[in-house]
Order: sequence, then C-alpha cells, then structure tokens
Amino acid sequence: MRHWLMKTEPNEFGIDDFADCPDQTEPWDGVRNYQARNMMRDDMKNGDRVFIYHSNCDEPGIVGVAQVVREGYPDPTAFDPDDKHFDPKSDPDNPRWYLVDVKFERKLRRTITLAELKSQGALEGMALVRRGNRLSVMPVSGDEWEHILSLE
DNA sequence: GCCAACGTTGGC
DNA sequence: GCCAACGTTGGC
Repeated sequence: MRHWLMKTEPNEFGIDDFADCPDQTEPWDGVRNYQARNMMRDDMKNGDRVFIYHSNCDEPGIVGVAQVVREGYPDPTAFDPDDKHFDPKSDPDNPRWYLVDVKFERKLRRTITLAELKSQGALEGMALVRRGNRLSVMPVSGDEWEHILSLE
C-alpha cells in the first residue's frame, strides 16, 4: 500500500466539505497537471491512504486522512463545456485527464502546518516542503507518513 | 527542438 | 496583493 498527499483549497473544497459530502466520497476532479494525472491514472490503488492538505489559505497544512476507493478513470469535468475545468482538447475517445475517488476517513485533531512540516529534518525529502513545489498530488513515503502522524 | 512569453500556483 | 517558481504554449 502506498501513501499520498492531495491539495485542496479550503475556500473551494475544504476538509469539512469533504466530511459532509454524500457517502463521504468525492471524485477528485479538476486536476490539470500531467504529473498529478499520471499518478492518479497509474499509481493510486484502492486502499491507498491520502493526506488532505489545505493550500492557498491562512494556515496551509495537513488537515485530514482519506482513502482511495476508486482507481483512475477519465475526468468527466474535462468534457463538460459548462464546467470550469472544461478542456476542449480532452477527447472522450482518448481522455487527457484522469481522477480517482477518495473517501473521507478522519479529520486530524489539529492542522499540522506547513511551517511545522518544514521544521522537521525527517521530512526534508518531501516534495511538499521543497521550494516552488506546485504538484497537487504527490507521493509520501511510509516513513514520512508515520512521522507526520506522530506529530498530531 | 529551442526558448520567450504567458498563465497559474501558492506561500507570505 | 505581491511575486518567485514553475508548467505550458506557440512561433520560429
């Protein structure tokens, strides 16, 4: 089993919105980055666990844990002209964008902030804490996962 | 295939 | 709101 981290903007879709959605399950649509796409399409498997991270907000950091419950499939929002993530170059016969469904597992007792993550020597290899990182889906090693949970 | 211009991300 | 970092686009 692998571990991951997925970013979301709390003013768009935060951890509380996630906890409130039907079946507590959400198709992680709208990702338009090829590296992130490849991980969702090829690497994320049912049962993999995922940190939910709040970005672009007052207190960026890890706020919850989720689980992959449906493996990569074409992102329907790419085909919908009325959707803000519509991509006319994504052909239904040859989809450009993929997503996974994730299920809310729990909210952390507190936000583990980006500042705190950056202060941890054990985490300096994480893509998240490196400068200029813009990936919205990224792998987390087993050791990093355990270390982060131990901070809670 | 290079690379300048442009758009987006996201911390601060 | 600023701006650095990065990805994408498109002319050549």
